[in-house]
Amino acid sequence: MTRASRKATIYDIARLSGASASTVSAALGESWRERRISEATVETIRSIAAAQGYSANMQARGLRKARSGLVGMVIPLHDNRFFASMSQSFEAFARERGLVPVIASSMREPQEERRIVETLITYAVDYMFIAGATDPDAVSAMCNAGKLRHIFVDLPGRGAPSVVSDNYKGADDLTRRLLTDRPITGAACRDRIYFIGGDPADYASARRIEAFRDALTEAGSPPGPGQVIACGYAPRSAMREIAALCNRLGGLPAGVLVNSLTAFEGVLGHLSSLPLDDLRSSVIGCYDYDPFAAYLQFPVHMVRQDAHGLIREAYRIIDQNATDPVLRMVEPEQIAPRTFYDRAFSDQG
Amino acid sequence: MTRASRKATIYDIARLSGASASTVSAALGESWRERRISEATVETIRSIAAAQGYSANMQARGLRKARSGLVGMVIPLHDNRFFASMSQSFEAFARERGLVPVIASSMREPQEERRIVETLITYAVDYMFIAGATDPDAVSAMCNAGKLRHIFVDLPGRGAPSVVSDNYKGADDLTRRLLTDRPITGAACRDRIYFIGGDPADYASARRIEAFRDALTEAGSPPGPGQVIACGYAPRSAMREIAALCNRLGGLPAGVLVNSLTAFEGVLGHLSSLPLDDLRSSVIGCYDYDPFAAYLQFPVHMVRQDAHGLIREAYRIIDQNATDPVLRMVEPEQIAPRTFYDRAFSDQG
DNA sequence: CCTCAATGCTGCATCGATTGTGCAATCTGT
DNA sequence: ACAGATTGCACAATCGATGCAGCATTGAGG
Repeated sequence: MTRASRKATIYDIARLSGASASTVSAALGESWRERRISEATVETIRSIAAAQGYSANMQARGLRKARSGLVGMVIPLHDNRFFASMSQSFEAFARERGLVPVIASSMREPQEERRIVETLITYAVDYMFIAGATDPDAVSAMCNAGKLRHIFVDLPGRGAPSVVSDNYKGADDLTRRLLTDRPITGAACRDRIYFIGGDPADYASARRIEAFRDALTEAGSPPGPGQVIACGYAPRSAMREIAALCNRLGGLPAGVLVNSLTAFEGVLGHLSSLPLDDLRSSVIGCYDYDPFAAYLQFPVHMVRQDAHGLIREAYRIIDQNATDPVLRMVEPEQIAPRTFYDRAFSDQG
Repeated sequence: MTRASRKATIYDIARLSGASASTVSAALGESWRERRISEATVETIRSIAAAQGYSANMQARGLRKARSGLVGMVIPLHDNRFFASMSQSFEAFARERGLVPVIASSMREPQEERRIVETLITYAVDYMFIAGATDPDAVSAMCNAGKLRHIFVDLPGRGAPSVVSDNYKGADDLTRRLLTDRPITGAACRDRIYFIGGDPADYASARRIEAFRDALTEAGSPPGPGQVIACGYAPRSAMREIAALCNRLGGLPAGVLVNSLTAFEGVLGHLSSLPLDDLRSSVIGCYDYDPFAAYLQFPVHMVRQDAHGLIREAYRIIDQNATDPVLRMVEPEQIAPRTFYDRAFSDQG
């Protein structure tokens, strides 16, 4: 920098190199060839820019080009294995494309969701990934009003392309595995498998509940009232509900399908207070995978969603510049109890 | 929007309201009082703006005001409980202040680290949080060159304020708990406690190793060569190392202190292949907490770092506009085996 | 009636980069 | 040697918001 007070601009470089600002701009960018700037000039300008520690002002560039180089993503929360994996992949693919990822968490609150989308629109984000919206159509409407291209991930939207995990298949397979592991022996409540956790208003949960009901029905024992306990995602409420259930039934049911890792944290909080023998007579499944949850004192059947695959497909769609509301499914993976899943993508920590 | 083609600007609002662009700008912002715009005019302009769905262009505003309203944070990776918690808190505090958080992961690569800092400087980020840099001084230098105020979190930097977890105390307490749980009985290798995982070049790991050595020395059995196995954070390498160790010793050592959750994933991958009785004769500790890891088939002593506290303190320091390289310590918390930690801050999933 | 101050607003330059247009200078072909 | 093409660059407008300086208008005081 010539003056230590401010960052160097193209005008500084222009003055130092004797060229004009437009020549500097072209020389530092990609357009110098088509603007017929000689290679010698480009070299000179670039070396001066490097010496001055020049770096472009993205605000100015963005203002002029009406693009920001930012990609936004809304997720429910960071502190969750599945969404954290999505963030990691989202960022990796963004960088591959020279974009800067901006990830915001809505805490599943519709109000936050709207604020985030509005905010990102004011920053002229080039593209928006919506993973976990309580009201996809409203979000689509806002994005359209702001001329913001967007894509839904992990839940379908009517107004834009969507890439979702095959929740029905995942839950269907998981339920069947639980049934196989411990076939339903009688009609008593204790002999049944319970579904716990999640929010029926949430797309993913709804699909899983649907699959759960269908699988049980097909197995000859359609779920009774109270057999699906969608008590949200908070560990605390899951713990309360499983305790109440055990109390009601006079013990653990034949099986439990827990709908999320956070709910499972709560369920575990209760289960760990029970004698181990009780646990061994029950079969436990959890939608979503955690390497530690795979090695508890009792076996746990898990489902690993392909966060990386979801994001990969989403980027593939936007690379094709598609805007039709297509729906792309990505298969989750069943993980047998006591299985060490070696994470291929992000293996640091 | 008057024309559906573009977003409304202050000029559109000016035209529609009959006022000038500068009046519109003042009316929509905070400065209308000191610029003596009448309340009636403000009301008119605001209602028109609302009707047009106007929202400010942050690129233009940022260009003019030389501020962006963005706060950046570099973390090693998203897909990690500790850093994900930091992200969550970082975002919450940012929003409280009306700032937009931009979180980037470096994958612990110095090169990525630099790229990220440079990129965020070009976006005129107002403040930068550095959590996990391989070379803090280099980052400080870059930030200073770009006139970017910054703060170090989870590792100290010489060039700016720092807020770090008390890794020495955390590891000291953990080591003592392991020693108490299973006092060292002899001088044989099998009777020793091993430290596994992490990178000695990493500040946090170095402090923990230091505490581990000191605690053992004070207990009368200074660690021998090969008793500290800093094999990085990858599950795979930790798995390989623990297997090699067990092979070398002819069985599990008296105790293992694992230096991170990801390393613990790998260790667990091996331990789970051993007979349970072997495990029960050993004592296991892990730096960092995971609710599922707390309920494995064998007891695990854990340490929970206060990610929320770290971020809170960091924001407190920048709120005071401090730039001296002060060092603030935040205490981690010891978690006894089989303990259900009810996360107070982020309880969704 | 005239001065001075307060009120309410407008004009214009500015932030830094991009891009369409224009204009010398050099080169090519005849 | 001269029209026409090509090369290499400069000028100026532009993106949207901000804020300084200034200009009418109204009211108060002498």
